[in-house]
Amino acid sequence: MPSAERGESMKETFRRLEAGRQEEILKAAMREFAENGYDKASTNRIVRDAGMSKGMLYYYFENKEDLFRDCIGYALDHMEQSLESWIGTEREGFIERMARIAEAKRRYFREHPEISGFSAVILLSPNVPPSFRERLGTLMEEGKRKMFDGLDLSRFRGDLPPETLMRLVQWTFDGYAREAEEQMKAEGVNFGDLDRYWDEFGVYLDAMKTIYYRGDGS
Amino acid sequence: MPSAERGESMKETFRRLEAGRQEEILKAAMREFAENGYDKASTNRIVRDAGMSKGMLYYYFENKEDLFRDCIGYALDHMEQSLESWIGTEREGFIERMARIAEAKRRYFREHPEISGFSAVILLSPNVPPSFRERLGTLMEEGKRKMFDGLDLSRFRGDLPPETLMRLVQWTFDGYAREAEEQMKAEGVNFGDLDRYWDEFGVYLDAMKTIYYRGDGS
DNA sequence: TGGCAATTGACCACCCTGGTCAATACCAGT
DNA sequence: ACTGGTATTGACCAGGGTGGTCAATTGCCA
Repeated sequence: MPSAERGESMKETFRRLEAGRQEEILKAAMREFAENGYDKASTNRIVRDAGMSKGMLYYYFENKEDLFRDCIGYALDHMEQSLESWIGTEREGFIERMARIAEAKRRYFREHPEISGFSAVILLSPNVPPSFRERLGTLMEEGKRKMFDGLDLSRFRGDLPPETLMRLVQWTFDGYAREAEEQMKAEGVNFGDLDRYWDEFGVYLDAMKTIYYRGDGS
Repeated sequence: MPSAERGESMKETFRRLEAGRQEEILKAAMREFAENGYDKASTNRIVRDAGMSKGMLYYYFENKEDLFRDCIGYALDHMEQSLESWIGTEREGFIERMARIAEAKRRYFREHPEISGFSAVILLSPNVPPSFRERLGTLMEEGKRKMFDGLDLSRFRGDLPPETLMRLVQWTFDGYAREAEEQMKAEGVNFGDLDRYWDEFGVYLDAMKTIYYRGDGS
């Protein structure tokens, strides 16, 4: 695999920095980009949030766009690396698979909120180099493949095509995630509530199994 | 009902304007507010989009916040008025009810995209007068009431509580709407595609009825 | 013609933008 | 103690956008 070395394209001045400090800076930038998009993101706010002077930013990066590109590279590296450990592609029903993915997403969001928020911006922004677009494309394909690989479709009720049922299940999970997200945004952003919210979902998980799977062991 | 007269609080100069022109101006403003939020919305862009000079804006409105408030008032008036004609509360199953609501939402979104987009901003913005917040609150309560009034819950399968099933159905619809929205945003914003997307949903509607309703006429 | 309403856009002070740079502070090697 | 390179600062720049003002003009009707 000819994957690029981590931080290959960054300026030496930035690479010389302690890894932890690098992350802090990139996180501050990703937060700003996620909140305001590329154009409206302010380098001044970034330096303030990262606790450094204006000069340092342009000592570490050529310009705003260079910083943006480094953020994308960092986010992609991290997501690619994480995807592998996400889902062991075990033989299981689709609902169980979706539940495991939802849990993995939740954990990733809590542990890496900056990357989670920033990843949405990458797609929308016009100034993303094609190479990054490609990497993101394959990343998403890989994700979808892992989502459907090695599923036990025989658990589904037999009177409707599994493809139809899977889309319905997926929409249900998405709709639930959307509601949880809104709830979290409306009240404080305490991550503990997210967990409680997820716990409550157990009831609905069971209901879905009753509804979508066959009742007997045939 | 001591509901306020339409346009009661607006400046006379603006009220003297032809109704159609009033709408054009408010729509331009709502578009800008929806896209950028209150703070980052630009009065310059609004006047350009509305095809008028800077001076006129401040001839019609006291200041930016006044304009914002008038937008909210207009949007609330319109939504309150529309809600009544939305759903005739007929005796029907929950899935049919949700399908009708989704269709009504879709039509409203196509015919009044500015209000649809702007309504989301109202909740988030800090400078919304409490009276408006209250009106929005009752509006949403009314909406929820109409959503569940006069339902025929006996169509649901009997082995799970209807409340559980209803939430699952709601999430499914939300998830689907979310996917359609994203699809529309990713490609061009041609509203025709939205309709085609909805037509395809017929298959899934039938599937949901098979899954959530009782099979026989018992 | 006068008088009032409608309309314009140049103009204001202010703030923020991305980016620069001369001036330092730091520190290892000699 | 001196040197030389690296790290770091923040004042500063021109440019552009901000919400808002206002003297001047136009249009219209009595």
